[in-house]
Amino acid sequence: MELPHLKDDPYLKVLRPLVETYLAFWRIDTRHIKSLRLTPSQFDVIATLGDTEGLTCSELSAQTLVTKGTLTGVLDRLVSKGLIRRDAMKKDRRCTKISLTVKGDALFRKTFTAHLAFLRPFFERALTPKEVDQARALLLRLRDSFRQ
Amino acid sequence: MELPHLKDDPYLKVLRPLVETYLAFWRIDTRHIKSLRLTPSQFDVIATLGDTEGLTCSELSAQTLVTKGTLTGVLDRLVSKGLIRRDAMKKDRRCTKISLTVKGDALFRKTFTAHLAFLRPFFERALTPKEVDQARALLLRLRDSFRQ
DNA sequence: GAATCTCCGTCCTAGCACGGACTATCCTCT
DNA sequence: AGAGGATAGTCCGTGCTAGGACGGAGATTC
Repeated sequence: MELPHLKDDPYLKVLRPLVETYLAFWRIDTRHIKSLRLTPSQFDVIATLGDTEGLTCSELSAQTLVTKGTLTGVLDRLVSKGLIRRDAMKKDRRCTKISLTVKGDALFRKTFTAHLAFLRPFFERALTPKEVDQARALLLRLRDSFRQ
Repeated sequence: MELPHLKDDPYLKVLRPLVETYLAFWRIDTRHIKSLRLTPSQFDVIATLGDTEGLTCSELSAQTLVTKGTLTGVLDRLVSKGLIRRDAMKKDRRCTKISLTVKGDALFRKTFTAHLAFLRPFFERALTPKEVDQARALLLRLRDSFRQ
């Protein structure tokens, strides 16, 4: 997507590192999640549903990286795995309440903290806590610029 | 994928900003590319082929974010748009040389620099050149940690 | 030369991506 | 109450994704 001379541009030379870092993270993240027999999107949904009383599809879609249209299929597969359930809401019959089943909650408890513990060393090894704060601040500024 | 208490973890609190920043970038990037009637992968391939004498599928796959298996389909669509061509190589008949057609090269010239110019202000607005260097350094350290 | 190893590009499966179209429901305003 | 508009979830089309299976082709070894 980018040619060599990007490295010399005072502004764009952070573009490729951003993409590469995310991608390197993503590969590690995905590989570990796969060993749990889940896909990244499925894990995202499970983790977001954990410790809640249930969420609607819109809420789920807003809090995860899964868009509304994609969510339907992801939820279908999670239902067929017996990890979540869809219940009609009495208050608003347009909404569906998505929540973890007992089996889904058990999976959440078992895997969520384990996954974070798996990820932490990668950050710990690369950055000091102070540098984490720096990186975080810079990234958030960049993020907001893109969200404008 | 992450719950609120990640914000307090001295190491993991950079995780979500990384993901969100990449995603915010990705959306802007994709939207602009789409206005050129290309998909991100297609643009990636065109940009990588630009100013070369042609590359094999393996080389293309290594230099882009498109894996070998996915490449076949992406190239198919680019051929049918008349932007690239596949030629057999005499030296090694296992290989195929992929190169831009005249039409593809014209598109490359027109869109590549335009796209970079489109992206630059987002970085310019968010960070000073010095901060770009900082961010770049931190990201590369993180990237290498994930690549281990 | 024959067996083996490695590499190349294609094809396949299951799953996910987005945006737009669609129906049902709810809300607001007159 | 009835009209208009907003919102919820689903479905669809096109395309991308990783990973693995496959057959053709070169390289290496004996």
